[in-house]
Amino acid sequence: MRLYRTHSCGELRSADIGKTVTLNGWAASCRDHGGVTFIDLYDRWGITQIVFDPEHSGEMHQAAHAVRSQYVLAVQGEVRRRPEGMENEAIETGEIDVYVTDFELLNVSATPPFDVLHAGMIHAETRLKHRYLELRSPKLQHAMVMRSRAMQVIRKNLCSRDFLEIETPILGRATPEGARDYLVPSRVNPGKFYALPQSPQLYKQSLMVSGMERYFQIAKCFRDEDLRSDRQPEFTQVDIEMSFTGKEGVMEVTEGLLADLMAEICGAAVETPFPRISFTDAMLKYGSDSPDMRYGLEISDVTEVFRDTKFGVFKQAAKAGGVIRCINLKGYSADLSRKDLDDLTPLVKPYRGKGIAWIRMTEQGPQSPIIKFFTDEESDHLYRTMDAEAGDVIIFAADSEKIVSQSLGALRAHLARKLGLADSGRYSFVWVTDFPLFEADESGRPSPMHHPFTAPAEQDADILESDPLAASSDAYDIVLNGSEIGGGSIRIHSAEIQQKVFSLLGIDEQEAREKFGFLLDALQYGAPPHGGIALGLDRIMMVLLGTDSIRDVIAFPKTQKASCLMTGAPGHVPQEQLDELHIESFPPDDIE
RNA sequence: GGGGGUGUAGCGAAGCUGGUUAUCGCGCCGGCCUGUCAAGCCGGAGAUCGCGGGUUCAAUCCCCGUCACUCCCGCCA
Repeated sequence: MRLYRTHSCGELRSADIGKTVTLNGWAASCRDHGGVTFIDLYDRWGITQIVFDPEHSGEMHQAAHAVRSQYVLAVQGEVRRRPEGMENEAIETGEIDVYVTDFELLNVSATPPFDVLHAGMIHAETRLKHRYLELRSPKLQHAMVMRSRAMQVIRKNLCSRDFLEIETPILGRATPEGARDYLVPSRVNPGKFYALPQSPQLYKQSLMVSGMERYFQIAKCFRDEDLRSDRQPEFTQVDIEMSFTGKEGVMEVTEGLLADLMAEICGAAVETPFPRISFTDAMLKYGSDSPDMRYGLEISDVTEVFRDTKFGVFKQAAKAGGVIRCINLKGYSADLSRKDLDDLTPLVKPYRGKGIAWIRMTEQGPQSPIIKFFTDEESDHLYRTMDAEAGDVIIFAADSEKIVSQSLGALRAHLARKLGLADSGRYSFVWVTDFPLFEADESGRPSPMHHPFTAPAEQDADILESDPLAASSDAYDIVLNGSEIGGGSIRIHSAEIQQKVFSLLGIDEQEAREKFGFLLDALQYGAPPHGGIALGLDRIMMVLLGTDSIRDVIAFPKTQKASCLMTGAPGHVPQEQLDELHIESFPPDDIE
């Protein structure tokens, strides 16, 4: 290589006219007019039109004929003002072009499998196989730039508050609770395995015992669970832990960090403190533990209105201990056709909802397939409760509380999308608080809602043993535009209480000793009160970049089957490698 | 583990109540062209219709299975 860049492809303006510059980059489109040839040269910073003129560029012009899309070029030339009327407003450098005087073909390119600059609508399979090319696209380059900036802001913000960035091991120990672990066999310890961390939880608590006081880490975490559009098997958490603080302290730090992030990354001013809602209220009013607060459409419980109704569906639900809830779409009657309403039914099926009912309020009175089953008193009571008037549509679900809640939560989100209620330029944070400490698993036994190190709320310390399922915790989730972007809690710092919680969870003393002995020990050596939070960096970036797929914010994401189409991971390994690790492998085909 | 969607040339799509040369656009290759800007004009190549099996005189199309990608439920302390 002879010609090294003096400028990027994104920075030349009319002020640079007359300068001799050198650009490096990739050829986008090549427009060969036989005489003059135009090539759009781009790099990470932008795109500049370079011109090969037979008179100006001499034999360089011949070489330009051979240039194809994605060839790698270095060009030297003169910055010239474009002829009158030939400016291109679509690009930032559109006032000028570079007249080539020297040229170096740095590399050729095979014909790309897709248009790199417009890689939007290509099947994921093709894009992921050639991820190195897709990453050349403006969309992903932008995502990587923003992600990098976000990480800088996070580091700067937390370091300025005296947090220490401390790395914790990737090779750890399998834990009995939580998600499935990714395991790593130990060569020098035959038959034993490390586990990749689901989060650095136990390390960061240990660091608090160590007196680090304020810790953070931008940590890779691993969970071997099925993927979703917002879930990858390996993902990144902004992991934070603080000593001598309570819920308020952690929330304050988090709010400061997120507000800073919003200001620096998208120039949005976010007000702090963030609003809060209890878990119970969130489930009741929004049918979700991660409510999108950018719009209303609150859910109302009308079970009591129909306690003695003759309408079969409602009657059954109420009788079976379920609930009847509804949403009033105030003034949206005209925006929802009969078909739109009918199309809502399939949306509740995944949650085992049997269907929905609706009432359309019109000037001529209510219209609905179910209204004939209501008494006048029920109708009146309902309309009063729901403040229903002409132009409204009320949508009902009746079933068990869980089904109704999930169904209406999903409908609420769907309708908001359909009616365009969620302002994409708004960043609406909300804390979800007052979680139960435990939830009952299938067999009715307590299982941690958050994780087994979460402290019970102070006022519930005494009911911990008598009525564990009624105890609430000092846990909190942070939600941004309906996306759960983080969660944390105040931790148990007493060995005695930690032991008690383990036993409530059915982890006997011996197992607790074996798996968490170090934690129980550490808690005995002057563990300070402490708590923290983990923020999902990938999800934050999704919201900031307005994308629906977590793959758009990760350089090398996995497919839904957790494989990497570019590298072929996971792959087979030679038998010798397995032998060395004392591993026998039984793929399904070999199982009798 | 379950349910939905997709798979046709390098890419994006059409075709299909089953009919013999599978269509279009982009890209690619060749030619022409001195101001285009995801240039234009002319010509050309390129497809085991994801894979396997079945039904049929005949399958891209119907049936069964399977693989890949994707969305959702379960799962994700």
